[in-house]
Amino acid sequence: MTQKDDFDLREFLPYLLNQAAEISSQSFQRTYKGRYGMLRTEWRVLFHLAIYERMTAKDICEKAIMHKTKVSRAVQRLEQRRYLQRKPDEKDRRHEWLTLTSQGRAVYEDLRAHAQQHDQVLMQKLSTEEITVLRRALNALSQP
Amino acid sequence: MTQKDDFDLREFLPYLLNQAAEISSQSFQRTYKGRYGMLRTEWRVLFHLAIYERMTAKDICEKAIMHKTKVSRAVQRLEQRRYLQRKPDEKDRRHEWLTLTSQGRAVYEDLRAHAQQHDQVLMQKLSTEEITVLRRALNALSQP
DNA sequence: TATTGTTATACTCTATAACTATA
DNA sequence: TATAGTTATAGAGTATAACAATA
Repeated sequence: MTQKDDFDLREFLPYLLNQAAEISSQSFQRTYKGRYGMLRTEWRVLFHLAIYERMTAKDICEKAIMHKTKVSRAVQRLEQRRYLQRKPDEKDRRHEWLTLTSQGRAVYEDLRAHAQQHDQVLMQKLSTEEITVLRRALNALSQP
Repeated sequence: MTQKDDFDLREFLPYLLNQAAEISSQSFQRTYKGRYGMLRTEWRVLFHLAIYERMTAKDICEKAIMHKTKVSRAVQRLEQRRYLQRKPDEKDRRHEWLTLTSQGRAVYEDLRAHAQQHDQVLMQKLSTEEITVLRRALNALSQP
């Protein structure tokens, strides 16, 4: 199994990014799925609501770069579990203001602790300088 | 929509990695899907066979960090399209040696050119130093 | 018994179009 | 006519167990 072609997959960014993303996400996925039966879209929405406190679905779409159908379904499931409440805007009833319940905030606090701990473990694989550059580069690559 | 909690999602590596991976992969996905109707697992297997010339499914599992069921199905579809050939090992008939057909190699050459061009576009968002550090960091994070 | 590879099945995640209700 | 949000549906991607064939 000797190499014939000099193209190196380990230099192709989409390949590298997907491998790193998948492997780095597994442990945190086990946490939000195992402890709360949540999906990726759901923890993302939960975290946004915890961080910004009060948002419409459209706010979340923009901040989280998520399509409105993803947000709509995530909000529905979070509401069913009593992690958030909806309140229609009085002036424009097309909008609904979303806020976490105390139960939703408790789930967030727990997941945030796990997220931070998980991040610490990941960062142990890297130097301080690598972490800084990595975050900057990933943010740059996330601009479409 | 002011920030209440000081946790910053843009510093959480699994979040950042997934966003960057998803956005960075879209253009290349359009290429392999649009031109050849291929899936992610399929171009990965195709590329491995082009680079290493002759592998068993197990070799691909190890090199590409893919589960054997993914490899099995990707190989099947690549064979249906006549992009690869199978030849059972004479000494141990549990193994099958996989090689690309000339048609498979042609598809690879085309996709590799697109991949390299796509990588160039992505790298324009980054400095030379950032690219070096990014690749190193992503490789480190890809070790489970 | 262990290994290589296949099949079945379910779940997770994403993309798109069509729709409702409000403005 | 435009915007916020929902529903339906399909496709892409992943995970796991059970299986057949060979060693």
